[in-house]
This record gives sequence, structure tokens and C-alpha cells, in this order.
Amino acid sequence: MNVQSTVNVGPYIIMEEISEKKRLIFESALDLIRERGFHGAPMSLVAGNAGVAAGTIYHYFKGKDDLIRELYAYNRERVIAIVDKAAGTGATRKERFFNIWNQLYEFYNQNDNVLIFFEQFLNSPYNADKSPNHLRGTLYSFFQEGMEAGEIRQVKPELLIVLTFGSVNSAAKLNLFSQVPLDQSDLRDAVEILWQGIATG
Amino acid sequence: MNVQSTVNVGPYIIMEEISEKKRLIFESALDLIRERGFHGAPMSLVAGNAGVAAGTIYHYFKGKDDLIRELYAYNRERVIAIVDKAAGTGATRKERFFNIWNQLYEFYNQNDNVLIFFEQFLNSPYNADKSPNHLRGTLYSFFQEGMEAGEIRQVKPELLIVLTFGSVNSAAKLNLFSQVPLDQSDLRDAVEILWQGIATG
Amino acid sequence: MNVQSTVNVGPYIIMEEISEKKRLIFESALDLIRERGFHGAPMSLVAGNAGVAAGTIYHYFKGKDDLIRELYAYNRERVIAIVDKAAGTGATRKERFFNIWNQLYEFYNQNDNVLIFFEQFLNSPYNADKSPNHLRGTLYSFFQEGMEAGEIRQVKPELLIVLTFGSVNSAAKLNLFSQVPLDQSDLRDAVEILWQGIATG
Amino acid sequence: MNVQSTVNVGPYIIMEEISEKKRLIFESALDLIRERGFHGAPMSLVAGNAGVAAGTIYHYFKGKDDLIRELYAYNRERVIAIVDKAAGTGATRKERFFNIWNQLYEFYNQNDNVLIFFEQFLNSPYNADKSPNHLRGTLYSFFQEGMEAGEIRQVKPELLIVLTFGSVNSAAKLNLFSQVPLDQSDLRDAVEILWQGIATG
DNA sequence: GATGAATGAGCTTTCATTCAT
DNA sequence: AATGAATGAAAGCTCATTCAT
Repeated sequence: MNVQSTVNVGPYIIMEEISEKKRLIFESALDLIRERGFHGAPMSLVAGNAGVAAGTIYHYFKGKDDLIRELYAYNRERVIAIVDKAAGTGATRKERFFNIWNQLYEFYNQNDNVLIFFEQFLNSPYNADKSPNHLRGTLYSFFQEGMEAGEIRQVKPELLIVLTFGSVNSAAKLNLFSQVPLDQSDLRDAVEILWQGIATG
Repeated sequence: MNVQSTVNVGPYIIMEEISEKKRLIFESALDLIRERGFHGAPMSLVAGNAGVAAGTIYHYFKGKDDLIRELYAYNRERVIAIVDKAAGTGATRKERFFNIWNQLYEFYNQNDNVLIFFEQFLNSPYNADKSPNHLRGTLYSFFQEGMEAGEIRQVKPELLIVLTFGSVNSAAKLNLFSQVPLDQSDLRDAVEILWQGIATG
Repeated sequence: MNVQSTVNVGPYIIMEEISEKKRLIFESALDLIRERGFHGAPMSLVAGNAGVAAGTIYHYFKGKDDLIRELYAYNRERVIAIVDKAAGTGATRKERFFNIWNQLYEFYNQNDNVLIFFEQFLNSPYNADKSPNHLRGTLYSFFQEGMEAGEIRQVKPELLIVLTFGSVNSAAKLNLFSQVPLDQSDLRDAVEILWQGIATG
Repeated sequence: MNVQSTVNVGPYIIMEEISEKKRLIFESALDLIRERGFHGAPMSLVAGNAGVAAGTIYHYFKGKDDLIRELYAYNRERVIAIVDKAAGTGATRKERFFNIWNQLYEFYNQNDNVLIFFEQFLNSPYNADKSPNHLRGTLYSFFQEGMEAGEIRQVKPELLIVLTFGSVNSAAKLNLFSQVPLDQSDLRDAVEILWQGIATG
């Protein structure tokens, strides 16, 4: 099955497999965009680095726009899966929050091409309305329930969501791209700053 | 004196004047990039919307790269000027922090073309090393002095800087581009969350 | 017996059978070319609309050129068959001429895809020398004999042939593609105009 | 003035001048299409044979479609001008008809690229409705007045128009592209056949 | 015979840049 | 300084054709 999407299999949401060719094209595009931006990722190069002919991409995607958008949807699912999994691990809400933050950080840190791609995509005309994403879903419930339990400050959940993603992104970019690498202690600082701000008392 | 740069005049950092034509070109480029991305801002359109001929741009800029980079430098100065000014207003450190955050938010909220441009630029190949910016300067001293005074948590100042900018950006984008507009109360929440996280006791 | 050609079987010229697949491919190509021109009839679409795979066409034709040329040859035979049949029906030469003209008109009127295809083909590089067709054969003899019998004006038979086909085509295209539909009376006008011009006395 | 169109200057309809570059591009396209068809006339070749760069064409035409359509409109005007001029020369209606037919024949005979282009264009998807052209205008009035004067058979004028053009085209193509060249006597035959058919008495 | 994924040459078109005016 | 016609490299994409299955 080539269409990237999700299916419900028992209690878990899993990503359907994507064809090997599609994965190669995704990987190639992701790396090129990270390295050279949308403009520096012509279809010919995406194809070349993926080891396929230029025309082959058009069997899997309607065009460059479609490729970019599917690339985003695919990686968005990866991030959602990380949040979903981390949100289920930990005894306390605080522990679960720390797990979410740390797992996201770890993911971006090891997949800086996704991090860069996301930021390029979200602020580009490909993402027509430039709306932030992930505003619904697990994280929304996580914060809402925390507020109901009196553990989280009464704030619009969407605000908490974007502050969380913003915090992870800022830390990851600082570590990856500046002369200021972050060690474990710095990361604890970063997540504690956020938690202390959003937790009650 | 067309080259955009900064000079120290007594205690103030001021921006040198830029020619009217340059300003028109900047404005045109900023709007086009916001609306259509780098890819949708060809020099001919930048020129057209600025009311000049295509060739004219090349009297002011070496090429498109140069234009983009100068556009960034110019707006970076605007942001620095806002931080510098806000950092000097307020009785307490907390007040000054709130002013900085709010002034930045206000600026991005009223200049979403700058916000979008920044995010596109910083993650693009134009910004070769993708290094976050603003890591030195007024904000650095602001946090450092706060730590020395025991009012700010002992954390790498660069981390505090990116978290601050990240927080402002996240809030501004949420307000501008989502279906979740932020009112004054939400904004107070946002800045308080951050301050509570970085302030001691 | 897939190769399309003609054989003489007794007094009749008959078309050899063509395979069902070939017929489907011909029909598909004819309709696509009529609707979208050569340029809008890619092999993949021809195959798709014929209900076969792209590769299958290459079992029946050497390539697109070959397909087009065979398509022409096939329909040329259909037209020749119509002329041949009509030329044998009618008591007088005039009656037979009217039958030829009317049968041709009827054929084109009911097969506008053939009409359009012919005009596209004959003026295209597929028909390298752009030579008009049907210059020999039944119609040639028909006119020659008419001249010998003193019933037809002494003119180069080829001229009479192209004027006849031109007259039928012009009328059919007027009826099919303009806002000026032709009724039975108009058709009689058309053929009478031609006959009055070529008949003696 | 670059836009090809017509203006009324006193009693004459004249064609506005078109720019030299445009004329070169038209000429190049016409020759290539004649020689190789639409498919064999890529923009790069059209440009090359016109002595301009590929991009230059796009200063004068929106795209290939636009070029083709303007090419048609331009040559259509040339043909209309010929008819208009010839229709005004000659003492009798018959003389004028002969002049129209002969001038048209002469034009196509000397501009076979126009003849071939017309036939390709009219039957192609460029001419979306495939409607025959020239159905109104000078020729329409010519036949209508002839009928009112009792000199021309009572027939739908549009039918007479397409028969006239069809007759000229058939003769020109026979002469140009077959092994049957037409001499002056043949041409007189051709036009007399038509006139005898459409004239009364 | 039949398939359709894969190929890659070649198409139309865009656009940063130049330069004669 | 200012113009904008002209350039031509390079982009996205199509499609006739092949070939492993």
C-alpha cells in the first residue's frame, strides 16, 4: 500500500508502511531541503540522490507541491507518534511532561533535517494558512486534564502547546546550530523552566 | 550613505538612513516573501511592486542574495532596537522583562511579514550556519546581570535568550495564524509562564 | 492475421479482420485525437481508454508513428469501401455521383472523429509529402469514363477528385462544427452545385 | 505598437504594424509547423530560427498557445485583406468572384506554410470549437447581394463560403503537394466549375 | 501475450542578471 | 541613476518506450 496514512489496529495508531521508493524519495528531499532549502532541491536532484529517475517521482507524487506536502504529513505523523507514546509513559503528570519534552528534543536533535524542514514548511506558502499544527490531539487532552486536576495553570491549551513546541525547537536549534552546545544539565534547565511556568503552585 | 549599517552615536545605537528607493524595495520584498515565499518573490515582481525597473534593484544590491541578506540585517536592527529600548524601561527587572516580551510581541503582531521572513530566512540556506541570532547584546547582559543579582535562575544566558524569542514567536504565530486569537489576559499568561520559569523563588 | 491490409476476393475488395484489441486501440486513439489532437493523445491515455496496459500497444504497433499510420490506413480503407460501394449504385452517372457524395457526407457526419483525424493527419509530418490521397482508384475511373462518355467536363480527373472530397468535407465541417446546421435541402444544394459545375451541358 | 489588430483608417481596414521581433517569431513558427507540425516546433527551435533567445518569446507571447493563436489571427487578417481587396476589383460579379478565387489561390500557392498551418490549426484543439472561419464578412455580403440580384443560386451563404474556400484549398494542395501540377488552364477549370455551380442560368 | 513501474530525453516556462539606451 | 528588452541556464514536468515479472 503506497498511500501514507494511519490505520487503527487495536488500541494503537500506527503508520502504514510506505513503499521503499517513496521512503528513499522522502529521505532525499528532506536532506536536500535541509541543506539547500526548497529552492536548492530541484526534482532532478531529489531523484538523483534517491537513486531513481526524475520521472519516477511522478509515479508517486503529483508534483513537487504534492511531494512536499506528503513529506510534511509523513513527518508530522512521526512527531505525533512520539508525543503519543511519551504521553503514556511516567507515573506523574510532571514525569510525563518531561518525557514528552525530552523525547521530542531527542527526535529533533537526531533528525535536524526534519526540524529545519518543519520550520521552512510551516512558514512557506506550501502551508497556505501558516497555522501552527498539533493544536489538537494528545497534548491538548494532556493539558486539559492537568488543568482539571488542578496541576496545570488555567491557560488556553493551545497556548501551552505552542509554548511547549517552541521551547523544544528553540533548545534543539541552539544545540544543533550555535556554538553553545547543551548538555544534560542544560536540557533539564530548559524543561524545568517551562514546567515551573505552567505547573500550579 | 546607502549601505545599511549601525553607528555608535553617544549612548544610542541608531540605524543609518536608507534611501527611499531601498526602503520601497525592502517593503516590496518583505510583503512578497510573506505572501508567496522566497520562491514566489522574483526580482521582477519585487521591482514591480516597489515601483522601479528590474535593473534598478541592481544599483542598490549586488543580487538577490545580497538583497535578502540586507533585508534581514535591516530588520534585525529594528528588533534589536526594540529590545534595547524596552530593556531600559521599567523599575524592576521583572517589569523590564515584561516590557521586552510585550514590545517584541507587539512588533511581530503588527509586522507579520517580518515574523514570517525571519523564520524563512533563519532556516534557509541564506543563513548558512542556521545559527540562532541575537545571542549576544542587550538581552545577554540583561539575563547575566539578573543572575548576578540572584533574580534569575542560573542558566546559560543563550538558552534564556532563545526561550524568550521562541516564546514570543510562538504566541505571535498562534495569534496571527490560528483560529485561536490571544487577548490581553492570554498574553499575560504567556509572559508570566516564562518569567515564573526563569525567575528565582 | 493482425496486419491490416486489403485482399482481393472475387469481385469485392474486403478489409481483413483486425483483432479486437487493435480495434479498441484504434477507437481510443481516434477519439482522443479528435478531442485533444495528436499532442493530447499520449500512449498511456490511448492505452487506458482502450482498456489495455501501455506496454500492450507495443505488441500490436511498433510505436506511436506506426499506430497513427495504421490508423490512417485503416480508415482510408473504410472511405474507399464507401466510395466503391456507392459508385456501383444508381442508374445514371449523375445518380451514382449523388450517391457517392451523399454516402461520404453521411459517413463523415457520423464519424467526425475520422474527419478530424484525416485533416490532422494529412497536414501533419506523419504524412510526409502531404500529398492528397484517393487520387487513384474508383473515383478516377468514374470521372474518366464520364469524360469519355461526354457527360463530364474535360478536366484533370485528379482535380475533380480533390474538388469532390473538398466539397464533402466542407459541407460536413460546416454542419458539424458551426452554428449553421445543414438540412436535406442544403445538402442537395451542395451536391448539385458541384455536379452542375462538372457535368457537361 | 505591438498588439496585432486592425484599425479603421478612412475607408480602409489596415493591419497595424507588428514589431520586427514578433514578425521573425511568426515566420519561424510558421515554417517549423509547416515542416514538422506543432509537435516538431518546440519553443527553443522557434526561438533559434527566429534568431532570438528562448526567453524572448515570452516577452511577446504568454506561452505557446498564445503564440499559435496570435499566429492564426495574424494570418487570418492577411487572408481577409486579400478577399476584401479582390472583392472590390472587377466589372461583373463573375469577374470579382474569379478574382477572389485566383487571389486566394495565388496567396496559398506562394505561402504554403500558411495553408498547412491553417489546416492544422483549424482541426486542432487550439481551435476549440473547430468552427470554420470567415463565415461572415465580405464574402457573405458578396454572395447575399448576388442572390438578391438573381445572379447567384439561392443557397445558404455560409455554404457558398465554405465551398469556395474548400475549392481553393483543394486546388492549392493538389498543385503544391501532389505529382499533378496545375497550369493556368486547370485553374480556370477549377474556378469555372465552382462558378457554373453557384451562378444562376 | 499482458502488465505497468521505471526510464530519461526533451518539452514549456521562469527568472536572476546584463547592458544599450 | 534608471530603464526594461533580452538572455540562457535551469526549473518542473510529460510521455514514448522498455523490460522484468
